[in-house]
Amino acid sequence: MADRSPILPGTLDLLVLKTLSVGVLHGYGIAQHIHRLSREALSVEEGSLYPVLQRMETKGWVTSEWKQSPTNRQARYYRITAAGRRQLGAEEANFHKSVAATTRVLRGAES
Amino acid sequence: MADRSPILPGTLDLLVLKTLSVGVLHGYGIAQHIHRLSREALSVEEGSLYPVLQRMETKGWVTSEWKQSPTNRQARYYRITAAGRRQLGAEEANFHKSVAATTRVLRGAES
DNA sequence: CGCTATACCTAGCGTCCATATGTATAGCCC
DNA sequence: GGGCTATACATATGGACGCTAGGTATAGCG
Repeated sequence: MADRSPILPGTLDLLVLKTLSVGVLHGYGIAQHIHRLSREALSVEEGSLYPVLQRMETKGWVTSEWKQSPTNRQARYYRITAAGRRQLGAEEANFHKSVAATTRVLRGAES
Repeated sequence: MADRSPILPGTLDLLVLKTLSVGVLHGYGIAQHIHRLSREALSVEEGSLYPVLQRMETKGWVTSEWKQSPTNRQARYYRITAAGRRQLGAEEANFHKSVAATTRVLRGAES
């Protein structure tokens, strides 16, 4: 039953950091951004997103601040840090490298 | 160690099935094939490989048979089944779709 | 006043892969 | 014949990760 395609395991940090590299957003907005940019292919579940945002704050990759949202509700806005940008760069490079390697196997280079 | 880059989580089944779609191989040979085709970028650990082969046999995606290897040792050779090929097709399509979606987010289509 | 969309949070669970370890044999070199 | 490496299989343990399922709360709308 696993064939609804959620995000690729291991790429959630990457997607979130990339989203925050564009601007300051709250959690709900991050999920929407990823959903929209992926043309509805990727859905970030809230039960995955909020814990990951907390982990990233603990690691110093993002900072957060409560603010009023455009819809007049309190929301926690996240901002990426310098360390977060370094992490983003490393994860992005690694992702492309791993995808390329996997693709080589799938193409069956030899034969 | 020089190429310390694990496989993308969730792609191990896919890599193994793809490898077996080319021919009958034993576990050790599967790991070597993936390592070589990926140009040493991907290393399949034995502690990951053997359990996954057992799981795939339980699911009916592969069958196995003890045989003599070219080096005169007993080895368990794996053969992909029709169900395994269907699974391979589904996982391969899903992988490409997910990578494309993730790449769209990373390219940051909007500003 | 109920409904929907927005917004955040946590507990619990299953899946997945790596680490570490153990077993065993073939072939080679000295 | 003793040691070494490569080949070959197996499991136990543990951590990381993301999803399911639930809960809380408010703004805006009809």
